[in-house]
Amino acid sequence: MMGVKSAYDVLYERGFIEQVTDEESIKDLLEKETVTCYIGFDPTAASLHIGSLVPIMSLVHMQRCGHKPIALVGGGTALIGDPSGKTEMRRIMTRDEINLNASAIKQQLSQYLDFEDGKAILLNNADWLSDLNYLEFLRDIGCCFSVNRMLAAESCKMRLEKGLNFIEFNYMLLQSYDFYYLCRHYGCILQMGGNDQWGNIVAGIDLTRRLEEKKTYGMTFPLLTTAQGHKMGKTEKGTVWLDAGLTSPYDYFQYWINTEDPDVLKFLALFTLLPMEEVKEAEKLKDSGLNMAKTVLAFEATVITHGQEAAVAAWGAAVNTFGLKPVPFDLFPSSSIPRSNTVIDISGIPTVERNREEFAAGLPAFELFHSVDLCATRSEARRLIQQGGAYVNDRQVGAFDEKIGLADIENGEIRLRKGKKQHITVHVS
RNA sequence: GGAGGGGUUCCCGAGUGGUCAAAGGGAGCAGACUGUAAAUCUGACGGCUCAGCCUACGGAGGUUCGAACCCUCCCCCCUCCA
Repeated sequence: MMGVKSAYDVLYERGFIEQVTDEESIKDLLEKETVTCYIGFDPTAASLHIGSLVPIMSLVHMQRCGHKPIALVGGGTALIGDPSGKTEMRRIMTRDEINLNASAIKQQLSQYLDFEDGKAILLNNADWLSDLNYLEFLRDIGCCFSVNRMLAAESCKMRLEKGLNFIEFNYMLLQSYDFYYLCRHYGCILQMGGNDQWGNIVAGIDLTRRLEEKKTYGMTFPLLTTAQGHKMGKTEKGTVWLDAGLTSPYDYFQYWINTEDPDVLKFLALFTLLPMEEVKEAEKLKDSGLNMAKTVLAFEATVITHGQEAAVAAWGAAVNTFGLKPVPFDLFPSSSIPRSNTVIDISGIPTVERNREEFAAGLPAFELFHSVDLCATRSEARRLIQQGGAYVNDRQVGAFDEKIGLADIENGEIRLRKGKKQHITVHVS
């Protein structure tokens, strides 16, 4: 029996930690005290996406280890826009847009964190930033910042080449102020974030020390890219959102199961809650055997975001269309993935509803593929069919205008496929 | 405010009066090979009522038989100077 792991150990062994400001002290604190920590989330969209999952999971681990996470929705800072790590300024958003997004994101975060009884806190920095008085802010806060140092910051450099305007340049002060505010009012002493936030975090620590004479800490996470060098959470279809309405659980599952080989272990550690001992076991898998680890990764990740039921449905759909091998009981024993393929729920396959009349006269295949959203345009559908990538009930479509009619309906449905991976079932009633 | 440089299809980036839906690369799509991986190779890659037509080269006008390319005005970005 090994000793109880501290939050630091957990985060460290799972690959969350890129940099920390004072390793020894942080380790110590996380072992001995209940630490209040915070991470900011930008409400620049109505949903968070996979890119925010590392921070979210870090808070989950903090909470599981008995610490108190603050999830801060940046309703105020989003009005400004963080220049860190970006090559150009982003669109200035309206207050209404941001408020709308902020409340959606609040909702979403409760999926991962337990906000009951103050075990975690959800805040919006618009609540205190909106009321700041410019002159006072400049005098009290602005004086603590050295422009020389800000310009030297790595996060600034990229923008210095392309241009950086004053509004964005101010972002660091606001984020620093957040940290100070949270420290003062909520006893928050640790700020975490992606590694591109290092500059902002360190600035916040400095500010808090000056204003509160309190020592605070910072921790950053690696900025993940896939082994291919792609940003996490971006695919052909665009961003992989955490919202089921934006990215279906099935697509979410598919995103994870398509993980590249070299990323599997890393992702299991970061994006599932499986014990590390089990994750390490997966090292022994190789070649196609890795696919089982990918299945478990996809399943567990989907459970965390969409719940067990949706995960089972997505898994069932995958089993049905790709013939997954069952995962043996001794592999990832902690996983709740179904271990047998005998009873599968295939409700996870994306479907669309259609009326029988539409098929009475026969519908040209390219129109069907387009109307069902498998192809963005009719031209694309023609191209797809002409290149032999379109299938109706597993039969390759020969001509782009081949008529799909009543004869193609099997058990009340028509199965459409684009290439190898994209399936849609048309329910005809 | 002054001087200069620039805005091209999803992105980067060539083109500088017709043969330009616009080179090249990347991304994404399909095919082959595979393990729903990677790498590699092949093909297509603005839209449509698809051998034709329509829309596109920051915006609005103009010159011309004809403009992404020339002229005018406007907008935006960058650099240097103030």
